[in-house]
Amino acid sequence: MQTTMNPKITDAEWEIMRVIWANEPVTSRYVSEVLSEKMNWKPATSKTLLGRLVEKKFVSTESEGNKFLYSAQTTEEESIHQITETILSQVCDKKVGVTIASLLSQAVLSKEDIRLLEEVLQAKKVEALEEVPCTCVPGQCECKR
Amino acid sequence: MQTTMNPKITDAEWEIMRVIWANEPVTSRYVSEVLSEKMNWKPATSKTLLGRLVEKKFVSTESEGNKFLYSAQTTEEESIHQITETILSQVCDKKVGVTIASLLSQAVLSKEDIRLLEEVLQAKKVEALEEVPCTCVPGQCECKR
DNA sequence: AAATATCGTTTACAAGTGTAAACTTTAAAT
DNA sequence: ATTTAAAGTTTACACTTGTAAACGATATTT
Repeated sequence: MQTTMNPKITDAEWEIMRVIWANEPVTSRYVSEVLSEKMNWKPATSKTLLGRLVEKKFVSTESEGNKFLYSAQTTEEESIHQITETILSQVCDKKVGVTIASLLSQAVLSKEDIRLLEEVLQAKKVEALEEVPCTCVPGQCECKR
Repeated sequence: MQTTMNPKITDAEWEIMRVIWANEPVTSRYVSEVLSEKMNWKPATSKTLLGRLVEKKFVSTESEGNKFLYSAQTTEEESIHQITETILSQVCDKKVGVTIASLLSQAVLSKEDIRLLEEVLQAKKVEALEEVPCTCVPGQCECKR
């Protein structure tokens, strides 16, 4: 809306970012090749998206001679954190637990993943509350009733 | 794009859905009141959004005399499932574990939540793989290298 | 040097979103 | 019965997103 809005990585842009994250720094040609395969995008599409990502400052360029090399200005972790944060902000704080539980059940995990998760969970235990307070506006969850 | 595209609940629409889920069935007036508070929306905005949700079949109406009562056609759980699924599809399968771990660390949880999570995790253990196979297109993750 | 391929930039354009005013019909208040 | 208020519907409008062609500047090939 305003001038000072923090932009988001859109779905299509996310496809581009993944190629960058995995191969940084990359040429537009490489990005283009990977995604013409997966997404059936014409080179022009990858170019547009790359351009937008540069505008949004999620990607930077360094000119290598006459061409460009593209690099990410955010890590994949940070970006994933962004989206997960968005999700968590969309449900009542009280429901965050079950939400993660549902996410968990739908995931395919390795033994190593489980180990990691158990560890994190163990750490969480220390700071676990008796009850998570609801911070919803009245009318947007069942808590206040 | 086409006629047979499954629509998504947008951010603004999500605000509406939460009010519906929490108070089903509701009048547009009630929705409007809740969100004029939280979002500073004019009644017209809530009306438009409600209309779009009905179009998209996420909300149904039953006329109560002359006015309408709005009800959800999807549960909150299903809808949350949708978004989480989207997230998981945006990272390499191998990274789903760490992604959830990160989500977990950023959450505020209750002891009861932890208990539930531990339980789910325990169940997951049974079907845990030695290694999660990567299904990414070459070029979109670091696995193939 | 001329022809051609390539890269980045500009322009395009329909559909989706956020936000809301205007209008129409119907109900409630006087 | 009129006036007024409220609910739903239509129209609006700028910005974003997905998808790409057209164009201009280089670089590469012949």
